[in-house]
Amino acid sequence: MSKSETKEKANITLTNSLVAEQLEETATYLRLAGANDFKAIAFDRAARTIEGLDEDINDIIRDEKLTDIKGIGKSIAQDIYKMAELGEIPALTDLKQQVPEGLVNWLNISGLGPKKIYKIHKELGITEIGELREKCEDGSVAALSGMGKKSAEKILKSIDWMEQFSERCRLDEAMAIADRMYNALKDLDGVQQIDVAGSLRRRAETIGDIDILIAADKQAAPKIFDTFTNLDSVMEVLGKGDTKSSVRTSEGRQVDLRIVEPQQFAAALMYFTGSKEHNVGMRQRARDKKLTLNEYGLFQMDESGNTDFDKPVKTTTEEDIYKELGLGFVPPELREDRGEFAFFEKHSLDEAKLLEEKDIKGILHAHSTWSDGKKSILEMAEACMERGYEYLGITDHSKTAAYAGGLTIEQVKQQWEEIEELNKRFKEEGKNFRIFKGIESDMLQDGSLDYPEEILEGFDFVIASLHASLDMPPEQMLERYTRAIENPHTRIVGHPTARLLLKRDGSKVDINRMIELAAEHNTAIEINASPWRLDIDWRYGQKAKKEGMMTAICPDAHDIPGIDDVKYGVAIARKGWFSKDRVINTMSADELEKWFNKKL
DNA sequence: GCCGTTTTCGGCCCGACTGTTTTCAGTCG
Repeated sequence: MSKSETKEKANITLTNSLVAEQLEETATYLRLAGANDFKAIAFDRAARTIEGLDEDINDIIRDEKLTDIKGIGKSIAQDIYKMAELGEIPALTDLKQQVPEGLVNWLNISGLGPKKIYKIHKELGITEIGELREKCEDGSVAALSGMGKKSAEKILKSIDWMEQFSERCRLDEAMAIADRMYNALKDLDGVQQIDVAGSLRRRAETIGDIDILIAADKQAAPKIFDTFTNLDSVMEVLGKGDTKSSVRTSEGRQVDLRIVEPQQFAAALMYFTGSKEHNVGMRQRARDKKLTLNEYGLFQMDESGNTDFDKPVKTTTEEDIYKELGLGFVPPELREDRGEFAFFEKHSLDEAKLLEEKDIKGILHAHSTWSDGKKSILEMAEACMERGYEYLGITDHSKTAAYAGGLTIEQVKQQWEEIEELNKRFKEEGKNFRIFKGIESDMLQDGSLDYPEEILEGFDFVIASLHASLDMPPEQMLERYTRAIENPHTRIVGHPTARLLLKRDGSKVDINRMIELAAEHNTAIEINASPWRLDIDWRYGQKAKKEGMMTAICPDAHDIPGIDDVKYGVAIARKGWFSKDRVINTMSADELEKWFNKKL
């Protein structure tokens, strides 16, 4: 029996992310089971590779080409073939028998890693966080060898924090905290350079810890650390050393400050920006070139493989380090080990033509008081003009979205009149500004749009968005999307999964297929720039690039400050490798009008 | 578990900090 027949028989739909999820889960359970850590790392690496592929895993399975992929050997390939048959990796099924599920949650407790978790579980026979709390309180944990009173206290404190705050926060929340810290530190005596690093510099959609890096002479460091740990918003000092201090802010976020010597700043900034996977790749490249890279610099290795840490290769900027390792400058957003090494070996940053904020010529996807927005169309238009934009695509909610004041047919017609009058007025006043008549139409259950044909025709463009019936089975959801994308009036697909970060998972639908459909019909899938959404996810960027899919950076603004969310959308677009020419609101108003009329 | 124009075995990125330890393991990033 061939592999594809087996698959049909089992009738299991695999996706790349589903396979990646199980591989990652396997890695986690392996660690908890006390397996060789390198084995767990191999599973992690395989997971990341599969998730980042722009080929469909089902095609690779059918062609039996899994082992052609770097990082997938015989064993993991077998695991994936078995998964296609059975729905789960057998090794994972076995591990779950061996390791209680409750222990996985313990990994979120800071200070507890797999080794200690396994030890506590084994010796005290507990699996739930509630039990762990009890055993910390009654002294059982402190009595274990290798543990002590402080360990138990640390665990208790961490459980408390966990219950009070979520582990991660949105990009906008993290930026606000980082800006505040940055401003409090930047002018202190001895601070020569300062930068925010970590996942925030990489513009991840959610942030765990905030990292700040300072270049200063050794003797200046203690005073800077003192100021840092005594800031008003600091609730708790988690640690304080010669080079690093950590605090918890009133928002419940951990902020790490590191101080390095000025000549180490470039290497340290790169190191603390990560990602971990990118750093591993960089270190590997360094080793291949008989160099050692760490957070203090780039060093030459001698014949026997020893490194003289007193003699760094001179590098004053991150660019220098990339250059020494044969790479063009990799912007922080792209440092995720998702193809940046292959690209920047051959190309410069200019050649990537990544989207920049200044490229955005107009605002698409904004609401007004006609539906659930806070400002009139004119007020929104004026705010856009002040910011130098050339157009505004007003997209209030459609009639089915009654909860959000969706427009009746009569109201749509009235709104059109208002927009036409405003456009006329702008022209008379000599303003180079235009309002597009748009609508954020609900994508109904069957994928049809929310108005009859003669009304849809009257809009300059239609955004089709998912607002209700979010939990349809994936196959049905794909049909719904297919119909919406094939509709000649749909020019933009709004927030494709309707996720709310850290609050609600998005709908389950085959995004890869959706991207193919959108590209085929010259329809854009937006990057919803609201920091609550940032949807479509940047991880689909390589697939979108391969298919030539267009996007729009859409702030989904309900008020004037919301317009400025464009900056988050641009960051995510860069992270997803979107070049300027694949973003429709980099076009002029006239060009965009032509594009709106060019449905395929 | 993966990988190899030095290798099919022996590596696998590296250092700070913490707590529990008489020299180090575990965690974290």
